[in-house]
Amino acid sequence: MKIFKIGIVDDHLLFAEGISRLITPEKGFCLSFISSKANELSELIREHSVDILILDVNIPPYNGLEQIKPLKTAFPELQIMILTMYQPSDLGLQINKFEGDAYVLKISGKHIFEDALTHMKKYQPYFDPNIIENSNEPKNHISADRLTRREKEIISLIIAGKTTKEIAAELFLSELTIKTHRRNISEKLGSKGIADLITKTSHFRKF
Amino acid sequence: MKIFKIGIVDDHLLFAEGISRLITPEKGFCLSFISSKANELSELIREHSVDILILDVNIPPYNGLEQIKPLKTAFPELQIMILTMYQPSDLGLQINKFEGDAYVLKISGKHIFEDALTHMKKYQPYFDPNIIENSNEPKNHISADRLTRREKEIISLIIAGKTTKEIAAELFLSELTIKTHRRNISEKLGSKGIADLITKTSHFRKF
DNA sequence: TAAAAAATACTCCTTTATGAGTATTTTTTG
DNA sequence: CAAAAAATACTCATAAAGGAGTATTTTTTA
Repeated sequence: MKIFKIGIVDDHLLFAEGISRLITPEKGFCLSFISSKANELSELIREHSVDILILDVNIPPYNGLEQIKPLKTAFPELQIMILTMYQPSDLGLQINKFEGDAYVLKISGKHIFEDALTHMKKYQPYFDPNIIENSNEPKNHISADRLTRREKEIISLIIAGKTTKEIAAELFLSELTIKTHRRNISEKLGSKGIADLITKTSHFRKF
Repeated sequence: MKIFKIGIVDDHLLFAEGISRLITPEKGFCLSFISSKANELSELIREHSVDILILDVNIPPYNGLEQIKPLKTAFPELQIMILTMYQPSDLGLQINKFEGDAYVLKISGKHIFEDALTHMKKYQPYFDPNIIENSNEPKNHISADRLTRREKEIISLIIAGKTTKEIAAELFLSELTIKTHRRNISEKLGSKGIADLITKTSHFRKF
């Protein structure tokens, strides 16, 4: 029986070390590495010839979701589990556009985590039953899809407590441009006000 | 040798289940219970005659730090470890005013977690070496101390995305009163703007 | 119970954010 | 390379938040 080698990347090291204890050799899994940083991730995967990568989404300096595609390209055999405290909708993610292989919430119990691994062993995708698919009806002409690079950059500055004026100065843009970006961001996320926007996007911190 | 019974309370069930595997009988600990809710916590502690309680700080519907004192009163022998992703300063906590027995960060590794437990077994307080004590100089005439009940209530509403007007309506108060509270909150936390306020207080969500 | 802290409410004024509409240029991608 | 998406920038207008000062009542607590 093939043993699936697992790598865990999570900035909460204690969490990573904790769930690593849920990985049991009896079921055909083994732990290859734990990392609390997303730097040099490709090297780690190559070195350990990892089969399954468990990835948090808010690991500085990158956003986990954005790493799925390049990692999949570099390692076509690699399966990726997103393990996060955020609902997909919080991340502006429609699960039908999810590029990973499993999506698990940290509020879920170990049975769900184990289910996810079992599915991955069979190369089947897995979605946490606790995921709330809020029927975010795409009401706008603007695609309710993922945010653009620039938009995410601006979100991170808003979250950092910067005002429109400060952001404009920092990016050498007109305040009016930033206003437009803010409006587009709010429309895409369906947020009303800074507070709402932040709770929906706090994972973009520390870009 | 006395076996220390440990209870874990964390809304991230998977985290709780993970670290529970780091609790080793060989070192004189055993797991009594895991709960992802803070309701009826006293009952759980009594039933399981818990010696050490591991508590996250953002467990709905209460804030963990506020539960320390009443729990200590009800169970004088109980030792409490705060295990959180937040720096004490993020919580408006000066560690010299900390009422628990250990404070551990989730970014730390299992060795620190185990160190903390070892200290607790000897009834010694323990503080995570990764805690950053930022010399938050209390610059205001308003005590830079912890926030009042009302202030926290209002923060949770601000974070929920409610406007001053909505908060006033909900609490049957004048908008002007809410404005004053907002100002006092910002002064105490030294925050400039909603965004900054939220990043400093996001743990008050879901009161 | 007297002093301190908290909660309440007001004024006046400034800055910032939101909402809707439009339009041009640049970049990405099929 | 042409179409689509993204990034840029503008107007006009309203709503909300921030900043400083003051003051009364209620509740805690030393």
